[in-house]
Amino acid sequence: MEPNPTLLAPQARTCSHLAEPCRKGARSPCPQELGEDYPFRWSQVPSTSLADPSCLEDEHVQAKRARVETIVRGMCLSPSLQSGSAPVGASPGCPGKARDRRRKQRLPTQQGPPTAPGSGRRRPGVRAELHLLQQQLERLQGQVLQAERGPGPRSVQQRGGCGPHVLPCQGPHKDLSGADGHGVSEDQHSPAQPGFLPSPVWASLEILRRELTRAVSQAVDSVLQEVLLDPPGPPARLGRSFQGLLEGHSEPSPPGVSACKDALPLAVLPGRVQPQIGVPLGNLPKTKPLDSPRYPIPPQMNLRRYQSAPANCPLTAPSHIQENQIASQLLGHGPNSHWGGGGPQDSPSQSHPSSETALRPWGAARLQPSLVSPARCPLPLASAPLERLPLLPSVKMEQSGRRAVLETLPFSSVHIQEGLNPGHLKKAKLMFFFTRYPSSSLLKAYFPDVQFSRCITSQMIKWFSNFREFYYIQMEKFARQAISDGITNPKVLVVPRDSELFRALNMHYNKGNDFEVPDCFLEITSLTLQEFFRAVSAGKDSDPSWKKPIYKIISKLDSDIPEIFKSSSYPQELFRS
DNA sequence: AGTCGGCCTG
DNA sequence: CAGGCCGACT
Repeated sequence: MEPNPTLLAPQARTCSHLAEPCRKGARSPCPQELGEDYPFRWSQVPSTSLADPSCLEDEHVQAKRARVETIVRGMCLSPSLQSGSAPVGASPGCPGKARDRRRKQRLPTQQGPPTAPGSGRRRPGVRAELHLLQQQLERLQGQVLQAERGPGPRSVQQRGGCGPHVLPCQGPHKDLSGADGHGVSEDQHSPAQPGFLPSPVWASLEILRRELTRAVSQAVDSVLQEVLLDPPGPPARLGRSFQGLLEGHSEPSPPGVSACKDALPLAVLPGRVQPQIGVPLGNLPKTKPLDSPRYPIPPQMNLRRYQSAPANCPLTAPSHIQENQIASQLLGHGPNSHWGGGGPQDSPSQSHPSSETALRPWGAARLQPSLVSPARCPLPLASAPLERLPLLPSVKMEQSGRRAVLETLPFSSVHIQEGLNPGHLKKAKLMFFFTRYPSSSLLKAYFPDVQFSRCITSQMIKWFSNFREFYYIQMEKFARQAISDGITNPKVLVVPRDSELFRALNMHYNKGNDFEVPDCFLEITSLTLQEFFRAVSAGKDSDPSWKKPIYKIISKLDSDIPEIFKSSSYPQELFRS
């Protein structure tokens, strides 16, 4: 009855760490193993039982049976669709579709052990329960039949008098059209039966029907809970199962499904009560696209948040919570989100760069304090970069600890890669916004899906070396340009988002603009630019190693990297666009 | 000796 | 972006 938190946790964790499977699973709407294993051939129900000529003599009974069967079928196919008119459940004509869904749902098991023991082992139990369920259903149906046949002829007659020419068509047609919900709605709307049945009989019938529905519902729910909550099953499967159920109505669905979904008894399945908690990453963009407004940037989005976060929220916290934060941030909905998919036009300040800033790439001549307001500048540009130094050791030292915790977590679904892929490169580039000089331990902590070797580590270190190279080249270039433009005060050298320098950097590290460059990076950039400006202005560039002091300063200004980057399921697929 | 950062080159 | 080279550091 009460929501089972342990159900949601592995689901969320698995989904976010299994971005790829979840993404695939997100397209696989509904796990139909129940439907497949159910002894009833639902696809045959309408044609065999309802179209049987011998049944035409008793349309009323047939209609009732059809309703009962419809209820059960709806529940078996998908608890979330039990009252819906979705074509999913009523797709006798589209068995391939259901098969496709099943296939898609099983796809992610490739990530786990190929044997998929959970599924194979659980199936007999499910089948047995479903068999019992069927027997129970048949028993109850028999009781319904008996109860109705007591006053049978009369009711049939009366009913026939009301218009028998309608019903023969209605039954099969109803099922063929996939109107699964009609049975329920008829129950709810109390059709004309009471009019031609003796009230005691009708009352008992009603009770019987309600009991039948309730019993079937409970049985189905217990079976489903057993399936979905089975502990030995890999969490990934569990998550996907739920995802599949949830996907049942997030897929392109006919009108009315959502309404029926809302009518569901929420207590039927614990996990369904809070589907939003476990919404997989791959699925979220559908409902929460990246191009949601991301400006104005929350002023609290700065370095401090990330510096305090690890201490207060270590990885020992429920992973699903973290993953939800990750998902939220990745999708541009976190308070400190850096993700945006809209492109420069999202930013008013970026869309129409002034001619002045276009001419002066550092954009500093505009002297707009608002762009570098103290509230968004935890790092005083000129004087106090070293203020943050005391924070750095703790940040660095925590990496190993986090790494250890990370490794102990049941990330069985994390696919460890031997080599580095373009997604890793992209991630590294984005990480450059926060850290210019990452240690190898930090890299290991933030690439948990990478099997680090000496070669891989040096390759990644080399990446950042190349990033720095480009970065410093740009700094020197624009610093010299500022000097040649006659600028004398380095303090005016700030790098707003509509500057050429920013665009150059953004183009290099954030091609596609699917990440919102953090303010801290702009602050570091401004500082670096000023340092280069000072050095060149002072003629220090005659010294062959004149950049080294600058490097030393910049190397101490690494920021804490947001936790989102630690997700092993770092959603590379979000960048594939 | 091993590692790392920077520079140069392709 | 990677490879080669060099210097600094441990």
